[in-house]
Amino acid sequence: MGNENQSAQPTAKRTRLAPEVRRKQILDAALVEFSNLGFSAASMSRIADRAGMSKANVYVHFKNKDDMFETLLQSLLAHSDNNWAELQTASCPVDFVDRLVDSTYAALTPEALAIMRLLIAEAHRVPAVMEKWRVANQVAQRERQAGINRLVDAGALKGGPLANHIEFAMAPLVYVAVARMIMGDAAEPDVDAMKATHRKVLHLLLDP
Amino acid sequence: MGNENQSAQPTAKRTRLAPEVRRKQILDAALVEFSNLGFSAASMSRIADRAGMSKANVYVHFKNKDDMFETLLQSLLAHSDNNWAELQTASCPVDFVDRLVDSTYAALTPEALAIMRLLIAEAHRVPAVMEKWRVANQVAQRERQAGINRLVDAGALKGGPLANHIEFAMAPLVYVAVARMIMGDAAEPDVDAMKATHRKVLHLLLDP
Amino acid sequence: MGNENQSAQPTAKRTRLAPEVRRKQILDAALVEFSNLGFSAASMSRIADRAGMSKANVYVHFKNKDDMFETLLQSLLAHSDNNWAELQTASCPVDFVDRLVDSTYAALTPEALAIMRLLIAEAHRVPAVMEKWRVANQVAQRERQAGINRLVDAGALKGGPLANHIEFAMAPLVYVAVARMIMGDAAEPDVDAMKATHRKVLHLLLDP
Amino acid sequence: MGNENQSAQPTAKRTRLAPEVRRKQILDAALVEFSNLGFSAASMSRIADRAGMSKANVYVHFKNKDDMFETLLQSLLAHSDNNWAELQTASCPVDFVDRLVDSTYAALTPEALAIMRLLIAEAHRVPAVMEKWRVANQVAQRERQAGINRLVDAGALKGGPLANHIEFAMAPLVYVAVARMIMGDAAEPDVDAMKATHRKVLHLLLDP
DNA sequence: CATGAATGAGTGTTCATTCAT
DNA sequence: TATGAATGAACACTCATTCAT
Repeated sequence: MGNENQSAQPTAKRTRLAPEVRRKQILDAALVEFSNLGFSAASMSRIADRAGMSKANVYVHFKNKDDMFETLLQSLLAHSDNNWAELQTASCPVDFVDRLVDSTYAALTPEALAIMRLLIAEAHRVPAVMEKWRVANQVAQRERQAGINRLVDAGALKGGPLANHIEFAMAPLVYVAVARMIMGDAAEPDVDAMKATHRKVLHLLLDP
Repeated sequence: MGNENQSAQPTAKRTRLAPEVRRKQILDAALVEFSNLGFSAASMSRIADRAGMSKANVYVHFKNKDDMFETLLQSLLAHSDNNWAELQTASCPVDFVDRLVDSTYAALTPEALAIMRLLIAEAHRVPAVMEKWRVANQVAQRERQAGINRLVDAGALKGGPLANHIEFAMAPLVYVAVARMIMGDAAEPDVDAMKATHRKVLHLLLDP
Repeated sequence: MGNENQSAQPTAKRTRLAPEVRRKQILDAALVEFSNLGFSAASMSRIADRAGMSKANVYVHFKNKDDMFETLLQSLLAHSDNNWAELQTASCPVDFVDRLVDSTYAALTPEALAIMRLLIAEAHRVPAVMEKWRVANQVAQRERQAGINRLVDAGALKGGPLANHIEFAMAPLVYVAVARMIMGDAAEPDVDAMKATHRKVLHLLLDP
Repeated sequence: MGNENQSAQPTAKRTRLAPEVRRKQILDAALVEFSNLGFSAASMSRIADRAGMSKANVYVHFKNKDDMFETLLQSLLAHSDNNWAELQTASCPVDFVDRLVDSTYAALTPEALAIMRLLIAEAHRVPAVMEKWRVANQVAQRERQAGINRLVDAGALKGGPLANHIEFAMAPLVYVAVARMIMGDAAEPDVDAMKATHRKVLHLLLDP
């Protein structure tokens, strides 16, 4: 829609752009291709086509397919407290659980799921990236936990095993994500039931 | 000629076997190949080699790569109350939660994880298989839930949202599985913590 | 002429032939391609075309370009007491030198030169082949030397440094070969002069 | 971007130099590349890298790869009474043969051999250059021959077919060069034998 | 049932070269 | 003069699949 790529105008040959622009174009195309098809089935030709440039130019900006994939995952994971399992512990004390549940389940968009799928399928290709992400995640988790602890101390939440391990309290999100990845729309009834129970259990164990 | 095939048996050419035997050989080989490499990176040649027969003979028994993959997943999922999320609700009343936790976490072997990964990555290729499996799973879940209900009625377990939705109660298993798929061995500390909290919460909410 | 390769009949698809036949066809094509262009500039596609088969089929019969090249050189050198520096010490005692000179210079055909050039340019790619050939050549040289020694003992040739080292006596052949490789037809006057002097010197030092 | 260039100087961008300097830099790099890899396998990118400038700048100074190669050979052959078969007929009368033999065999350095190999493999690409060189060589040969003739007239050397055709007398050098090109170090025993016989024969036929 | 031979369509990657600045 | 960005054409090689036996 907004982008005029594909095969519209056969004119305008050899448009010269800044490397960051080209890299962005390529990574955008790569995201679509990789998350649709996985690493192996993705094709450098198709990525170049989608990015609206010659295959050879792709190789000017990325050393090879692996390099491109690594860069892509790197950048996806860098901007993703939101994309995957965003347990953003917002401020307000009342309705905390409801807001938590709603926002986290809303984050499971098709795009986020596609990226999670890619991660699961191909993480082994980019161990360095994953390790970096793991460490970053650990830090984020600690911060989230600290936020929860503060709420507990303030009497806004009840203490207990769930409050002590907020990552565990949100684990059903992963179940739901995987259910959708595997079952698609057919998972929705299951997902709704899960979400309802999740809300109920969190209220039960966290509401003061 | 130029390529060396068959590493194992240099003798025994053109052994004629029953179709079911051959199909079994092929599917065994296919399981290894697909779960190691995913659908696209898997190679029919390598599968044939591993199965100890010619590529052409593979095509006598399976129409094509997709057909083979579908058949494989079909058969994997048919024998898999065990393979994936086996929440076998054994009989004994005492220590129920401990047994449940230990047996389900023990089921997350590397092989089971490889198959789960395959499922997540490639389920979209075989929607018919997945639908069938979903229905079968629904039945199995109802049975498990009925088992739990009976235990609750018998006073062996406490009622409540978790007992009413045992699938939800086991959702953290999926989190653990995914963590291992993505992080490999680096996930173990997280996994241990998860398992411990899981046990604690189940005791808290299910022990009478 | 005799072979109907190239692009004559678009019919007759999938002709199935014995592997030795195909390998022969490929090596014939490869000889032309490699000796015309050298290893790097030679193209597998063109070799396949010239051999009248698909590129993929070439790879059924040879593992890769290097394998093909090695096989080609191997087979060329195996049948080449004639091709390169054939110092066949024929039987007759009279006119020995004249026959020797004429036959060896006649062996420097354009084809033989093309192969020599290939050898010089690309020998480093196939050290194993070259070592094998070196050993075989050593044996052949000893036999030739023994033949000469017998002639000397029989009084048919005069002894001396040349008779003791017949390889050296024929070294000017290599000069002539290289001159032709570098200068082409323009080398002919030089070649004629060389040949004449060569004959003169051999008569001078070998005739009894 | 994706590719790392320039291993040496990370600084000093866009240094502007006189054309002759740049051409020299390029030809130096080209000599290494071409004599290591031959014409086809040589890469303009690598030459540019080695010359410490951009690929595009190479094309400012040379029309294309062929042009560059032609220029390179031109310049190599221009300064090469030394490089290839330098039969420098030094002045002193005594030990003439020994000096001749030693100096000419010493000239067969690995570098000289690499250039000879290049010449043999790729001479056909630059017929004009070769023709020019041939003519120049003819002149040089005549001069060498005249020098020999003077020595003969002075009684410092014996007359005869070898003295009349000094080019022929040095032909075994080419044999030795080719042997080394093909066999590498394994040629050394052969080379030593050749050199010894060569010396012996020259003494025999030239010493007065 | 079983196979070796064969292929068209594709893969990722590199090349010599040109354009815009 | 000098360069980074860009490209069409080619590269060696592999793939899933089919045919002839």
